[in-house]
Amino acid sequence: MGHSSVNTRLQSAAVAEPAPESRQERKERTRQALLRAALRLLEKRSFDRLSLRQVTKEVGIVPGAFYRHFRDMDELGQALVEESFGTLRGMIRDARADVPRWDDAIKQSVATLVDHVHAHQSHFRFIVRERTGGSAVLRHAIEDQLRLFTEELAVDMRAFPYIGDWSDDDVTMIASLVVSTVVGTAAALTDLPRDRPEAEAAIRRTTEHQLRLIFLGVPHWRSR
Amino acid sequence: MGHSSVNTRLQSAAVAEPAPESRQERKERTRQALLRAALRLLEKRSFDRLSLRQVTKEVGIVPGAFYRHFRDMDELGQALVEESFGTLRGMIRDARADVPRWDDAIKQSVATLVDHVHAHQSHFRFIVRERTGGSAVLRHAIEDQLRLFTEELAVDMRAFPYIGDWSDDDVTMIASLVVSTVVGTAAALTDLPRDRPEAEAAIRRTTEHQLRLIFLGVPHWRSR
DNA sequence: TGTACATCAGTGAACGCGCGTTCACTGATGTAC
DNA sequence: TGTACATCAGTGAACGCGCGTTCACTGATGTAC
Repeated sequence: MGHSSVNTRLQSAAVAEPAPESRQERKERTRQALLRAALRLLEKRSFDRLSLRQVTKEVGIVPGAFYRHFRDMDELGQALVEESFGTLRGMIRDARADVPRWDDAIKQSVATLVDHVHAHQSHFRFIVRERTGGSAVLRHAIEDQLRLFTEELAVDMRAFPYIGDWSDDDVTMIASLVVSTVVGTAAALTDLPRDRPEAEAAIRRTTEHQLRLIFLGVPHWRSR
Repeated sequence: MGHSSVNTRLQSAAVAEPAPESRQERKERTRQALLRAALRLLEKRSFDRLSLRQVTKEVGIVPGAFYRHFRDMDELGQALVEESFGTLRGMIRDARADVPRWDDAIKQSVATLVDHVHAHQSHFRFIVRERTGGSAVLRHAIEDQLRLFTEELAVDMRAFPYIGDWSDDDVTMIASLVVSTVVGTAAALTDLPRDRPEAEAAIRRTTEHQLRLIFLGVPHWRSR
């Protein structure tokens, strides 16, 4: 008995004309289920220890069916990298949407960061862990995305006081300093025991101060 | 035929009175061989993918013999954490040994860092990778050591101009900013393709600039 | 609208493999007398 | 110094298990006429 026959039975039993899903839509739904299952299991183990069989079992399909959706686990991992950086870019869009005053900009950006890490724990944890993880494919995919991300931040930072006149190298330098600080914060937040608000507040404050210290140096930077 | 009988034969064949190793010394030598083998294999895979059988095979003993030395792989991993942080502390000792002038202190510290990462690639890579790796035991062992290390650096930094007057929290804040910057540098260096001197020089320069920018802010920091 | 055929997501069984762990053993080293 | 016994690092075989991958299959969905 196939999965689809189950679905059909459920559909005919439903009252409210339950959407006549096409084969394509159904396939996409299983693909999404595989990605969700993987992300869920990654809360407990690293990608290295995550097996194809665990993922298919979590979804409720047979191991061989995996190959209808991905060539191997690395391909699934790459899909998760893309998805996770989509989330990260969403965060940047949110952060850009509301930047009112200058001194509070740091506080506000850090708040946005903390909120997003909370709302998308699994994506951030995945990036932080697999950035230095065992799969070279994922490591390099993440490193590439992080480099792109740093460059985008560099472009944004050109608009900041003083920095507009800096050399490209110097702007990239400060952008990557900010990125590595923020990645460190995300790492600390995602490894936090379930709900320790006071530890979280401490991390938030430290990050704010670190960014503030970095930007205090900006007016005094002399590019050589 | 046991390993020790092989050793004995080799010894009696040797000319120069080849050291009458005690049973205890021999055991210690095997333990060290296991650690060396693990570190060597960790250049190619993560600790998560490193199996007890691979390590014993690399050493040339039978899998079961592993248990004469470690309870499980995590215990071997913890020994590697201690060893790796021993290396790190050696680096700090070296760095402290020669700090002549102030402006060059950054350049010189970064040079010491780069040299040590080169000389002890496998230790640094191990720390960087397993800091966010799949084994919670190792992750927390490394996080603890890194926290200790940050506090030691904070004590050192009290001697720096201005910082002497800062609050404990603020000194820890800047120390951890320096540590996370330096960890980022170590990560970049250990993941570098074999011998790319120009990429390495770029990383070195960026790190120097980042630290310089951080310290530029120091005189203007107002603890609140 | 009805029929015959093609497509293909998911099934279920099988495979060989490397894994961690156990256990009775061997034989060199160490110790007591 | 010589002998009898204890220790214990390493052996070798066995175990059950989860793994990735393969393959012929089923039956619902899609398409051509």
